[in-house]
Amino acid sequence: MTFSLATWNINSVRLRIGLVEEFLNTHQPDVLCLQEIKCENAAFPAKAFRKMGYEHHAVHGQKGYHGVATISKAPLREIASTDYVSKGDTRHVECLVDAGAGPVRVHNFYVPAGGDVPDPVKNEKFDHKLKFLDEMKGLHCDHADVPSILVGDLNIAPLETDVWSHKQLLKVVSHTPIETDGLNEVQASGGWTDCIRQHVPPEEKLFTWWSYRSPNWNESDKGRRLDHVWSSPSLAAKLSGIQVLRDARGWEKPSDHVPVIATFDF
DNA sequence: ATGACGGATCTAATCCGA
Repeated sequence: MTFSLATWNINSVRLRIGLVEEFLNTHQPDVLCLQEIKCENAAFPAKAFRKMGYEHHAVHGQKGYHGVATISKAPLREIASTDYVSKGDTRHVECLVDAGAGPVRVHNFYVPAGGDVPDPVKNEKFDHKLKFLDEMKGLHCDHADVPSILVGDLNIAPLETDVWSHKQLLKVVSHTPIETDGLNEVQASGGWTDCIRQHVPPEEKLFTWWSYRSPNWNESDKGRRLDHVWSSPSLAAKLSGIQVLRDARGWEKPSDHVPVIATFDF
């Protein structure tokens, strides 16, 4: 029995529904977690997903910005969203799905980017990001005795090998010590295992995002690993594979993030 | 300096991303 789950910051689900269809038809994950859908719930292309066999949706969107959606072949239960930092942003949705060997809770996150200046006093967006991380520390991987998976665009590259140049990015938002320490605390306090780094050695450079402003993204390869798959240790023990679809960055009209697929064997 | 782009929105210029 296998269970696969993908996470992808799609940067407008309506604009890129064609790419999503191509991805789902090729890889057929059981669950897909999207971030930055950039539309209200009513504008979510639910019909297109149903047509592909993904009939169950947990959508939490807003007009123009942010927005997350978890779609699934199997039914979803206990759908809920938490308004971290109480700003009314749509940055989290959770649900329960039967993974074949019992229920699994899936948390889908879009953590604030944090703006340009890595100083919470001078930059309100950075302050917001740090507060968001603080509130995530309350999330435990075995809440209510159900094992969990936490995925999404966490907008932080924690390891030195998660960025193209550790030295040059130490003062750049997404890789500053206050952010990487904060993310590590979220992970440790919740008991989460980093599934991607369990599968790909931490010594190896690995990215999931390349800026639109880099024309030769593939050759210059100035990427960052901003997208993450975490799980309860009990689930991580069943992890059989991680795929980072780097090629997706080269598709026509791509997102600046690529999909990551985690496969579990039960 | 990486930023040389790209998305959504009250279709034109502005905000936002990271």
